[in-house]
Amino acid sequence: GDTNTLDALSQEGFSEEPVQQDKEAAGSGGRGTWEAVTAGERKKQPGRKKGHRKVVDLDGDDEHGGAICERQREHPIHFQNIAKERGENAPTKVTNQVFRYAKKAGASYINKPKMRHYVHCYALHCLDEDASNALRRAFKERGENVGAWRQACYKPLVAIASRQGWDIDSIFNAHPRLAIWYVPTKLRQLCYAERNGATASSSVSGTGVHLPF
Amino acid sequence: GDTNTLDALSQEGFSEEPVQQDKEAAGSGGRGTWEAVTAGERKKQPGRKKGHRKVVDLDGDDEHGGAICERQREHPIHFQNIAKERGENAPTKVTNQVFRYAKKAGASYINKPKMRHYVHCYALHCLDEDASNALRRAFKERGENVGAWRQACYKPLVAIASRQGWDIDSIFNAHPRLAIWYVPTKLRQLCYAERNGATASSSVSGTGVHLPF
DNA sequence: AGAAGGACCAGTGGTCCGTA
DNA sequence: AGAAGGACCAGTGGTCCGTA
Repeated sequence: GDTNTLDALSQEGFSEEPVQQDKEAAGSGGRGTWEAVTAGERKKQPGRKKGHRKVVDLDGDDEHGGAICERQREHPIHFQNIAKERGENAPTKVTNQVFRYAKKAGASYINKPKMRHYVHCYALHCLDEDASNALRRAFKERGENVGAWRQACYKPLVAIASRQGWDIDSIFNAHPRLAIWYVPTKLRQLCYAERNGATASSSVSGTGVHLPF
Repeated sequence: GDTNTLDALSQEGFSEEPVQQDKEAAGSGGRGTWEAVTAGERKKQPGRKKGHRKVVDLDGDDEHGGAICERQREHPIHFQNIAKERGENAPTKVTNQVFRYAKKAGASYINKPKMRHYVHCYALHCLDEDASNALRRAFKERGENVGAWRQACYKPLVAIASRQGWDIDSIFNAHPRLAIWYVPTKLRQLCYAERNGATASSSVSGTGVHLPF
């Protein structure tokens, strides 16, 4: 059961080029979807330090279709099955329990604060892959840093929400891979502010230079 | 907003013959569904102490169709709307937040441990009203106490679950009034034990005298 | 600049158990 | 016998912030 759970987690993009023992622990040879969004196809960096695995950067190109491994799964979290078979309440989201389980099973590259930091970037990739790629490319070409790109991912998500009645929870839950993630607090707040007509462009914009006048 | 929430709560059967100030606070003149199950139509008891409001007893008859007030509501918890309008995560269940809110709004007869104690009795009423009434009548006629009846409510619920693939969560969530309640731990465990072929009749039975041999 | 993640915190679900 | 409910507890979601 362990490998399947970790497989599911890595599918969701927890890892980017895991070192070999992690790969084996995770039972996955493919690149996760998340990774594909946020990091793209990495250039070979032979001299790279082993212990320092970046999850995210802008430094890649956008062609990675063949590299994405999206194996079919019955459920987004294999954990659900384990819990259900035990007669316990089955989690529908990535909970503390899931993180703890992943860690215990040897997926040392997984941790909660790190993943939460990029959930909205992953959401954009799931909901509009083209927009996600275009945004990353644009920021890269402008020489922006990762933080600016990360910040900019909110805006198109808010636009998507506005087209779908502002129900960001339903939007997340309707997507099979996104449904397991909690809606980030900041994204929820931005949707609320924008719906209520706030001139929130400065807080949503990627660069922070678009003042509301 | 306050009155609607409490209205919804009292509809779900939190109160049985609330004293007048509670009634006003709750904004409800009707009897809740829950109450209808567990207490039936109460006999008049003029000398009854005011401060001592029983939520449950077996001492009533089963004819109460006209007395049940099941007003239509868009959502099981009005709280959901409040939260959603504020851009917050909307609770789908009766959470601590809901209990706190109810208390603050003056529904002093509501508290978490008390309600949790009888959730499964309410569930039986929602899922099979006839069976619920029959069970209560039978226990009353045999002169059983409330505890024995309460215990006996598990068995028919487990039987319902067995007919529906043992998915007690789905059974709860599919019922509009039951969906707001967490599945009680003990009910979940009993379903699990029964599904796995345990001779669990002694723990499920109402009287505790049916030993497994 | 910003990745990685230990660690803390307020508030949760769950229910025990002393009271009346 | 058993109702009512204060109060506690382990584990949650959330994220800050010291480290490298």
